Amino acid sequence: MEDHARFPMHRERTEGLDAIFDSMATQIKVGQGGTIAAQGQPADHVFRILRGHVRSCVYSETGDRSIPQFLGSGDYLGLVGARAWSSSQEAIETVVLASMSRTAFETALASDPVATAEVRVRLAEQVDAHARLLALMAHTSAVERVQAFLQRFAASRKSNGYVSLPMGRQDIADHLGLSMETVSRSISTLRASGEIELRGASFFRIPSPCDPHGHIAHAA
Amino acid sequence: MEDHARFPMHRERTEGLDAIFDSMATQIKVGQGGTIAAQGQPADHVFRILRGHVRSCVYSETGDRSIPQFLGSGDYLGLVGARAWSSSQEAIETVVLASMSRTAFETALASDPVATAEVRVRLAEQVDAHARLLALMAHTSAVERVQAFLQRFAASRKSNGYVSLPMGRQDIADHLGLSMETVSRSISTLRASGEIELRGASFFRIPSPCDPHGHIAHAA
DNA sequence: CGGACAATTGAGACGCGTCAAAACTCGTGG
DNA sequence: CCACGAGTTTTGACGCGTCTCAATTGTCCG
Repeated sequence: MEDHARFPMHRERTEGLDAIFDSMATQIKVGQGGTIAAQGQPADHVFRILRGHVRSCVYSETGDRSIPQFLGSGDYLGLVGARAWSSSQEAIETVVLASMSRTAFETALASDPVATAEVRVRLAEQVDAHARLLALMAHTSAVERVQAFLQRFAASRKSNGYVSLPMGRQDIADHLGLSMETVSRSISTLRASGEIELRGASFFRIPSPCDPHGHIAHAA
Repeated sequence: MEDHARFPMHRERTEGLDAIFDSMATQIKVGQGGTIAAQGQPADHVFRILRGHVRSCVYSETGDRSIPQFLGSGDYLGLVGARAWSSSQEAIETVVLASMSRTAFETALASDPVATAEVRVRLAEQVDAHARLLALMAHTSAVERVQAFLQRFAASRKSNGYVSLPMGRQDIADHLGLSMETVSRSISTLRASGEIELRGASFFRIPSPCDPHGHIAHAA
C-alpha cells in the first residue's frame, strides 16, 4: 500500500497512529485460525496489522456467526476504545501484529491531536464500509454480492496478477449473509461467464475487458 | 456510564458536545419529508436532533434506497467529519434541530477533549449498531427482523403505553432489507400471535408476558 | 499414497419478491 | 358534519432464488 514511517530513526514523525505504534508497540505473531481477541473479553490491548488478514466475527446467542469486515495490513483493532471487545478478532492466515496496552495507547492519544483525528477518520471509514455492506445485502442477488466482494477485495490489493483469497467459502458466506453453498455456486457462475478467473480455490483475478486472458503486462 | 449532565445545576459544564451546541448552535425546523442534508453535497453543517426522528438514506446508482439507521432526539448528524455527506438525512416527521457550521464545530472540538472523546464514543456506538443490523439481516427471517426492530425502537423510547411509529412501512422495509409488503405481512403476523398490539397503523406497544394492563383477546 | 477437510454440484422445499387489487387513513372542501 | 380523493397499508396469488440436506470431487499435508 503506502510506505509508512518504515524508519524508526530520528524522524520528525513524532505524531500519528503509526508513530505511536512504531515507538511503543511490541511485535507478536498469531497462527492461522488463532484468536487475537475474544468477544466479550476486556479490551486491554490495541493492535495494528503488519502482515496477514483478520476476520472480525460477531457471534449471536444462537451461535450464528457474522463477519462485518475483513482487515488487512495497516488496519487497526480496538480503535473504538470500548472496555470489552464487541467482536472476536481471528487470524484467517498467519498474522503479524504490533501490540500495545490500551492504557498506554489512550495516554499517547490524549497528547497527540494528529492521532486523535486519525482515529476519527478510521472510525468514519468503518461506518461507511458497514453502510455499503448493508446496501449490498439489501438490494443485490447472491452472484452480485460475491462479485462485488471479490472486486473490492482485489482493489484493496492492487496487483494485476492472481491474488490470494485467504478466507474460506464459509467466511465469505458469513460476511455476505449467504450460505457456503450459494457462495460456491456464485463463484462457479462468475467463472463460467468469464467475469473472474480461478487458480485453485483460493487464487483469483479479474480479467480486464480488453484482456481476454493471459497476464496483464504493461499498459493499464 | 459517565457523569453526563446529571446535575442541571449551575455551570461547571463548559465542555462536551451538548455544551458546544448549547452555546453556539442556532435552532431550525424541517417539515415532514424535508431533506436536512443531501448525499454527496458538502457537509458544511453539523446537527443535533432536538425533536422528531430522522432517517439516514443511502441511494445507490440504481436508485435503490438503504436506511442504515434511524436517529432521534439527542442524536447528532455529521460527527464523522467527512467533507461530503455519505448519506442523505431526511425528516420522517417535523423535526427541530440545533445547527452549527462545521468549521466552528471542528474548532470547538480541537480545544475540548471531553467532546472529542464523546465523538469517538458516538462513532463506536454507530459501528456497533451497524454490526448488529448486519447480523440481524444475515441470520433471521422477515418476522424476526421486524420484531427485533420494533423491540429496539420501543426500548429506545421507554414508555409502557402505545408508542408512535413515525416511519412508514417502506422506511422499515429499506432499513431491514425487505419489501414493503413483507413488512406489512410480518406486522400482521405479530399482531395475530399477540406479540404486539396495534392502534391504527402507526401506534403499537409490546405487551408484557404477564400482560399488566392490556387485554390479550382470545388466547393463542 | 492415504486421510481429513474444504469445495463443488445436485435435488427438493420454502420464504420472500413481484404484480395486482382491495381496504384503510387522513386531510380537504363542499 | 359528511363526502371525496390521494396516498398508504393490507391482503392475495404466483414464480423464483436461496437454503437445506446430501453426495461427489478436489486439495493439502502427513
